[in-house]
Amino acid sequence: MGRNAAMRLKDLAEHLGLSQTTVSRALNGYPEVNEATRRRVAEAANLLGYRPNASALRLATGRAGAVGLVLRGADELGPHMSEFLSGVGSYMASQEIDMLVSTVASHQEELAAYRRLAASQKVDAVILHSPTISDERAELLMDLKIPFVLHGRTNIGHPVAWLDIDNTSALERATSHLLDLGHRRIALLNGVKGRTFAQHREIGYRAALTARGLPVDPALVGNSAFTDEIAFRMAQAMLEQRPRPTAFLAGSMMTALGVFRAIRQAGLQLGSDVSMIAHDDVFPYLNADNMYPTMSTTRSSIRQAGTRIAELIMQILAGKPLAEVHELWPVELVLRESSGPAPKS
Amino acid sequence: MGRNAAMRLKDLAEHLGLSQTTVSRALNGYPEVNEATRRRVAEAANLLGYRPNASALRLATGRAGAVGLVLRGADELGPHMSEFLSGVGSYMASQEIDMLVSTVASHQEELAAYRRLAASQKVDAVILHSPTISDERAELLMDLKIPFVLHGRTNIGHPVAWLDIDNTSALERATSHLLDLGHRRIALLNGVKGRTFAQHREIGYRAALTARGLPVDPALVGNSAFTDEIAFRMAQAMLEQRPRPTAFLAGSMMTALGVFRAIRQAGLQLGSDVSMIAHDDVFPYLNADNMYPTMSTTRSSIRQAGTRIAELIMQILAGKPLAEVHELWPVELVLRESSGPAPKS
DNA sequence: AAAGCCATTCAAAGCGATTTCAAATTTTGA
DNA sequence: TCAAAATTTGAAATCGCTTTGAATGGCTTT
Repeated sequence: MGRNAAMRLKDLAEHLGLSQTTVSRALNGYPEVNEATRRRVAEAANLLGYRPNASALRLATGRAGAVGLVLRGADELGPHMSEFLSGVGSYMASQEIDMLVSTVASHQEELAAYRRLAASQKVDAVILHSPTISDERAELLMDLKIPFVLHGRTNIGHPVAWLDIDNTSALERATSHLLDLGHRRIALLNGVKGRTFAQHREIGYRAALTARGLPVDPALVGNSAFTDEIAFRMAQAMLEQRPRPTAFLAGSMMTALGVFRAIRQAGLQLGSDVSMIAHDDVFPYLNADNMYPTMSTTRSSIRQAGTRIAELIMQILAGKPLAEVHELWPVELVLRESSGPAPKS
Repeated sequence: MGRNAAMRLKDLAEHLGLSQTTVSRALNGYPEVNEATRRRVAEAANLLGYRPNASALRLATGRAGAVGLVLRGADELGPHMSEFLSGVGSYMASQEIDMLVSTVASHQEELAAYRRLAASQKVDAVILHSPTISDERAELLMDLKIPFVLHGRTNIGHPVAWLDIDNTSALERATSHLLDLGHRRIALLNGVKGRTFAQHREIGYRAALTARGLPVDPALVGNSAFTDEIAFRMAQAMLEQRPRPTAFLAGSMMTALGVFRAIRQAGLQLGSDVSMIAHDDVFPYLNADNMYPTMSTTRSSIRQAGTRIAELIMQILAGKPLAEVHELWPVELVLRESSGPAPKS
């Protein structure tokens, strides 16, 4: 009948015949409390299911015990993000840190959301995702003095903590491999223009081509979100060119599915008529090894990146200098059936 | 150099030469404050970017201003959940309610997570997902007196607020349609056993078969998580049976991709040799209309469900009786190319 | 036996908001 | 014109925790 009355520190203290001070200290591991008392307190707390009221604790300590993730609408909360989230979450749970997830519709809303987070002190830090080359959100967060770790890289005046995968090298190697196989017209289905990772990938792609004195054909480079539908359309259009591309570099597994469909629809065979290497963020429900034909990939677990970023967040909250928090992860190139020698023309 | 010192109510009050009381009232729309003062306060607050400290506000009001979502590891934080989340988020953002997302690895951990949420009063309500037929988590939440809305249905002693889609009718119609087309061996790739939605789907499937006096072949019913790999394996095994199934009911679009691969690998044509109707939760990056061949589906937007559930949460927090918060959404049957007449044998 | 030390414990002052109750001012009514 | 009522403001209590500074009591030490 009554309200939801959770047990308070005061109740627990009274129950034990101790002061709140002592009980609080006992539970928080302060040294100046008698071992016997500490055990008694811990036992009672455990038995009665006492947990400090989160708001009170936060107010008293000034720590929010949460990290923020602001996601831009439909484009960002896709399968990539959910894998990433799940990686972040698995570590945060072990640290008793909450994840505060908000969704916004536009860039402006996103900036506003960060201002709100800062002003209302809801989070101790945030994770910034898919940065642009010179990311305004990163600048804002610096101004707001709210610590953050970047998933990706950006170029702003200040040092910034980040973790990224080596997209440039991944694409350089993938492209070189296709060139080794004799391919000369290699299409790149890249991410949205303006994102750092897309730029890095293009750099790697170009580097491999120019290293052999080959030109870059802009008609073979597409930029878009990673959905199978858009990829299907782009690949379809590219396959109508003559000479047609003999290989595709797909930005994600979703993209790869679209390209695959376009190839099949054009009556071509993946792995012989046309080759493909896709970037694989390692989704548990979409396995490159189990495709038909199996898919060659540049692989890096986005979930692991999430977990590691969570760890980095804790490090910078513990005071580690931002300039020391940089990680560039290598990307594995896994060759399977979808990448074969270029067809003789 | 100093700490992150956000503006406090006290600062704002001093700045205005008013008491905290008046400023607080002005900002919260209490009637007993002079209109002129209210404007002055609102203006200053806006200008200085004042927002109440969330922890203090929560402590004072007893409201957490957040809803919780506990997700079980890899299986639950898939593409379905991220769409759903994004739907919930879009409404919650408009209400200034946070989403507290935590991930857990096991059922036990999940129960523990709810206990923690309750004891530490971090959320005003939670959203419960993918319930089992008699869901222990729902029982626990009732005990803990933490309000919740169920996405799906369950059978426990108490009335429960829920929103679900009409899985039974969806599968009955899909199955009937395939029967009308002459199919007699129809495989069902269903969700994990024990989940209510999977049971409902099986009921619909069986109803359609028995309505025509046809038996249910257990070898044609599979239960599993919705990943393309598992679906591929199951479909592959089923296609080896003689007589082989001529139609598949796929539980999700991921499942459909796996089945599709199995069909192709068996040298068969989707839409002529084998038919398929898949359940489509409407992912923006995986469109049934853009598949090749286009995919017949039972369709219901999981994102919209999320948004609506967020609204329902607000309603029950506003005091609406649980027994009045039930919604059963119809499911659209969209016929496209993947479902054709049964092949003549 | 007095003084000094430890080891423990506690009372009370924050943290930053809301809200109760009282005070000050203005307006109204007779 | 003066009391009463209405309007507007403010001081202080409260929410549940942490943490500072002081108090208690038992043991050494001289």
